[in-house]
Amino acid sequence: MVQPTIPPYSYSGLFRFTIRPFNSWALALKNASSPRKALDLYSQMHRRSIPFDSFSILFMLNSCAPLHNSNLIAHLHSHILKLGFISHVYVATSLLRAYVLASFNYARKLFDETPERNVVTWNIMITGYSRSGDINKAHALFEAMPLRDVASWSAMIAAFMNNGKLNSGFSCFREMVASERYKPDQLTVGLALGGCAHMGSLGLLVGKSVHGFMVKNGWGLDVKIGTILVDMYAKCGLLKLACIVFNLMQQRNVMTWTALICGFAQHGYSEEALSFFEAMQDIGVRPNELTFTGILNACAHRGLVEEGRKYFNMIEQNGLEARIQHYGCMVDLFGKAGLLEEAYQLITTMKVEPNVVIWGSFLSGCKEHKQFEIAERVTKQLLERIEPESDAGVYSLICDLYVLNGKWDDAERVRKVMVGQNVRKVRGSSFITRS
DNA sequence: CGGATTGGCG
Repeated sequence: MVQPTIPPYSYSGLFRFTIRPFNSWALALKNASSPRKALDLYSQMHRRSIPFDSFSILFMLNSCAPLHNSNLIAHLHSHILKLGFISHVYVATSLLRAYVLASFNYARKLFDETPERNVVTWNIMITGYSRSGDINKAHALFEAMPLRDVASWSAMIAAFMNNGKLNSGFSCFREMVASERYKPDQLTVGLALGGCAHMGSLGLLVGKSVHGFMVKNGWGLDVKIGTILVDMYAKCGLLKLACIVFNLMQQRNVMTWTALICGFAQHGYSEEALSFFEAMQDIGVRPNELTFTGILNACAHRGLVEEGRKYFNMIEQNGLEARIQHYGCMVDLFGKAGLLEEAYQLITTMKVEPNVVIWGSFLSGCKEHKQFEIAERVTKQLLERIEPESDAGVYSLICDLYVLNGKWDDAERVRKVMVGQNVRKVRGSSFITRS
C-alpha cells in the first residue's frame, strides 16, 4: 500500500490551503547581506503594502537575530501575533531562538507560556540556559525533556564545554555513545574534540579515544573529519600526529591547512607555519581570515616585522577584511619590536574600534621598551573609555607604567580607582576553571 | 519555477 507523503504544511491546517503567491521579497530578506539591509527591506515592504507570508517573517527573524535587539524582536513578535503566524511551528521556533539571543528572560517567558513545545524548542532552551551560565538548569532541562535527538545531546555537550565543565562534557559524550540510541555526528564529535584541545595531555588521551570511535564506526577521513582531527592534534601539541592525519587525507581545504598552520604557529614553530603557508598557496588554495591570524601569530612569535608587514598587506590583496585579531597580532609584533610609534599609527588608523586586547599589547610593548611618553599619550583617553572592573589587566599595566616612570601620584590615583572598584587581576591558569 | 526551525564556532 502506498503511504501518502506528509506535506510540509500539515502541521497546521491554517497554512495548508492558503494561496501563497511567490514572494520575492522573502528571498531578498533571506539573502540580505546584513541585518541593516533586512530592516531596510522590511520597512520597504510596509511602505509598499507587500503582504507578509511565513517565509518573509521567518527570514526577517533570522536576519535580525544577530542584532540581539529585544525591542526589535518584540516588535516582530507582535507582528507575528497579528498575522497569526504564532501557530506556525517554524516561525515560532525561530522567534524563540531570536529571543534567546536577544533577551533570555523574554525567551523563558515565551517558552513557559507556550504549551506547544517540541524537541527543537527544548534544544533552544538548553542553549539559552547555557549561554546565561546556568549550567544546572540547562542540565535539568535536558534530563526533563520528553524526547531527545542528536541536537539535544550536542546542545548539552556544548553547554558543558562552554561553561568550563570539560569533564562533564566528556561524560555526556560517553553516555551518548554508550546509549547506542543516538549516533554522534560530525558536529558532536567536533565539540568533544574541541574540548580536548583545551585540556593538554589529558585532552589528548580523550581525543585519541574519540578518534578511535570514529575509526570504529567507519568514518572515512573526509575533509571535515580530517580537519577536526588535525585541529585537535595540532592544538594539543602533537604536531607529528597532526601531520600524519594531514598526509593521510585524500582531500584538503583551507581549513585543513589553517588548522595545521595555526597549530605550528601556536607552539612556536613559526618557520614551519610559514612554509606550510607558502606550500598551500603554491597548490592554489586561497587563505582566509583565520589563516592570516595564524600566520601573523607566527610572525609575532619570532619578531618577523618585515614578513608581518608583507602578510598583513596580503589580507586585502586576497579580497579579505582585516579583523581585530589581525590588528592585534600586528600591534603585538610592533610592540615587541619596540616600534611603538608604528603600532600607535596602526591603532589610530584601523577601521575597527580597538579593544582591550589591542591596548594591552600596546602598553606591554611600551613597558618592555620603556616608552613612557607614548604610553602616557594614550593612557589619559584610555582611562575614560574602559571599565576598571572588566579590564583589570590594562589597569594594572597603566599602574606599572606610571610606577616605572616614577609618576607615583598618577600610579596612586589609578590604584585607588582599582581598589574602589574592587578590581583583582585575574590569574592565568593552564586549566579552564571558569565558574 | 522557486524558499523554511535546533546543536558551534576559530
